[in-house]
Amino acid sequence: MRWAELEREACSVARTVSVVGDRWSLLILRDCFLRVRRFEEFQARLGITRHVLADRLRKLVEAGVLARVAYRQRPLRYEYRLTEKGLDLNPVLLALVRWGDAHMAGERGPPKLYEHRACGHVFDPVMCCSVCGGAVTARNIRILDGPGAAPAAANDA
Amino acid sequence: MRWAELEREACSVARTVSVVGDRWSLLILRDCFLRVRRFEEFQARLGITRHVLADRLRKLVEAGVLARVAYRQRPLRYEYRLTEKGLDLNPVLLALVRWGDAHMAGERGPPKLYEHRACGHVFDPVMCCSVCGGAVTARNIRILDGPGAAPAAANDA
DNA sequence: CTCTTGAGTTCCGAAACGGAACTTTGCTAT
DNA sequence: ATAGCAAAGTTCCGTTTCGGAACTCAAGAG
Repeated sequence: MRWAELEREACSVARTVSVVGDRWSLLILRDCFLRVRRFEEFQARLGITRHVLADRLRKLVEAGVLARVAYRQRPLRYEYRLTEKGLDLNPVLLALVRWGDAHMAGERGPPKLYEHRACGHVFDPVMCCSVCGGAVTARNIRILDGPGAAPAAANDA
Repeated sequence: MRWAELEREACSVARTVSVVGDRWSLLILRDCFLRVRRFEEFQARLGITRHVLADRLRKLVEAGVLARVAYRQRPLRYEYRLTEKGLDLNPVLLALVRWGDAHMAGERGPPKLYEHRACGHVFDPVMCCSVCGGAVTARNIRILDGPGAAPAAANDA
């Protein structure tokens, strides 16, 4: 299976992975949420090759996750900003952070803390049920076929 | 930067990405949560080459996300099961699903639905604050340096 | 004794990646 | 005026990884 085929699958994980499913895209997005916007700054912070950076930025723009906006005419220069669609990836990044903090942190503790402006406290991001607000874990979920399920079933989720 | 250097960064996203930051690992994990356990079944469902599948399973086992357990002696056969550490990746997968459902779903709707056993309802997974329980979005978070932050600061998150 | 199952390994050509140099446009300091 | 610099890429090349298909190994089944 090739990259391009992924987004055609009847699986939301596969479709999302077709956009952000490589290490560089995820790290670029991490930096976007830290307000990094410019080519040179991504390149310096990430240690990614310019070639690959240009490619990933182009793909993220095509996917509608980032927008390429001119921040200066003459000489014409562009920067990359999260769109609403991109901002919506925040839970994905938070989930990655949470797992890294819990399972891969050094002895010194988590490198970043997150404060919830609404309540003013440093918090852990927790997955909750939109209906009852209770915590959701792997063991208290049941997975059902939805309306967009594959006809005969095969690849899914 | 090479793969191996990622996990040494003072960034929980980078460390997590060093484990699950490629498309196949994420799709394998998706299937794990759907109770797929065997080599042949992964291979058939994913369309991944056997070569790469063997490599990814090995790496996920090394990372402690999956466990390789014999399910039959003579002939000796192994299957792959999520460990506690692996089950803890559930929020990552849910966040990916949620974004795919919201931004990449076909017109027929989401391919899968998730029922919260605790309340019995089909729900959307929402990121919440562990302190106040309120919803967390990109715009109501403030990011602070934590105890494990890089000394002089450079790559972070 | 041949067939089938299951979990891999091997081999090869194609694609993606890492590293470094080069390009382009206009500003800035000499 | 002119040499240097900044920013955002592009080009080139050698290495690594990937996709596809065939092969291996062990044991039970017909």
